[in-house]
Amino acid sequence: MHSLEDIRADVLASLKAAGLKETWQRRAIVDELVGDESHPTAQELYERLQVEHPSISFATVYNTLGALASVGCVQTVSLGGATRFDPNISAHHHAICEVCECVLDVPATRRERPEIPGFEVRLVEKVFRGTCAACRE
Amino acid sequence: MHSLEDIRADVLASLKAAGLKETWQRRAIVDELVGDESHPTAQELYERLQVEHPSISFATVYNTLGALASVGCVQTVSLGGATRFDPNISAHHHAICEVCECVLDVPATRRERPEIPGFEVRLVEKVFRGTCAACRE
DNA sequence: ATCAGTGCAAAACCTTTGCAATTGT
DNA sequence: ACAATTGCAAAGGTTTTGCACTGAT
Repeated sequence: MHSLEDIRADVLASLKAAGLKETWQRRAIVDELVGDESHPTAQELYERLQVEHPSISFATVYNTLGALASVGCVQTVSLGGATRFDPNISAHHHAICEVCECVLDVPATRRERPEIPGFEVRLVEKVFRGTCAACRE
Repeated sequence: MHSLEDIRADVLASLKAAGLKETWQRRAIVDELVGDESHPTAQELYERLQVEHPSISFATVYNTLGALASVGCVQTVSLGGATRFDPNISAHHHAICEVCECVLDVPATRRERPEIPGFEVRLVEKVFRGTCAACRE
């Protein structure tokens, strides 16, 4: 059982463990992202942060998200258009609605290790394209 | 058994069937893409075409690829970075090497219809991220 | 004190569009 | 002739970088 506070603390600890400094900007970014299921882009996150922290620059948001991703605290999601960031790092996949572009998490079920001769698979991503419940009326 | 000429003819016929005109630019683009397994971006295709057809504009390449995709003659592949185009329209997935960024086709095996409550799945895409044979040395 | 991080601004890259001239039908 | 397509050029969006200054350690 991990509360959001636990996750937040874990993320900040991971940053520290990687030799990255803890700044109030990074705390704010982590706070904004942890527990967020909307799969925001860097731009969206930046705009949301502007409300409470108008002095944070886009570059800081962008770079911090990259740092979080490289440390493994967030997943990046490339579905066309801008990269989205996902604080859910459990094994899961994504469904994207072709109407409203919303992104849903899809729990991973069976584990797959398909045979691709010579290719060493590190990660399998699945993208389900279709129409979300709301857009089906 | 489809030869490249057959495929080329099919693609041009599909364009015509969709009410799109057959121009020498489109023929050249189709010729360049059919049978290509390298998953080029619009820019890459444009540069390749420059050699034989220096007067083709990037916009024409870009728009034609979009037209081919909307007619269903090519698949678009979003793996981060620029959109790639794949003339292979059979059901298959992709493996991308995290070292050299090459993209390989992976045949689809079983059919999956995971349950996502309320979500109507049209298409499942899988991306295998890892290291290709050449990059493993 | 040191050195990574920040903010700013600009560059680079990718995608898309408007429009006048051209071309397929 | 008509309408779609082209080439150009520019705009819009996304990602990345350089650099002087700030701030965490």
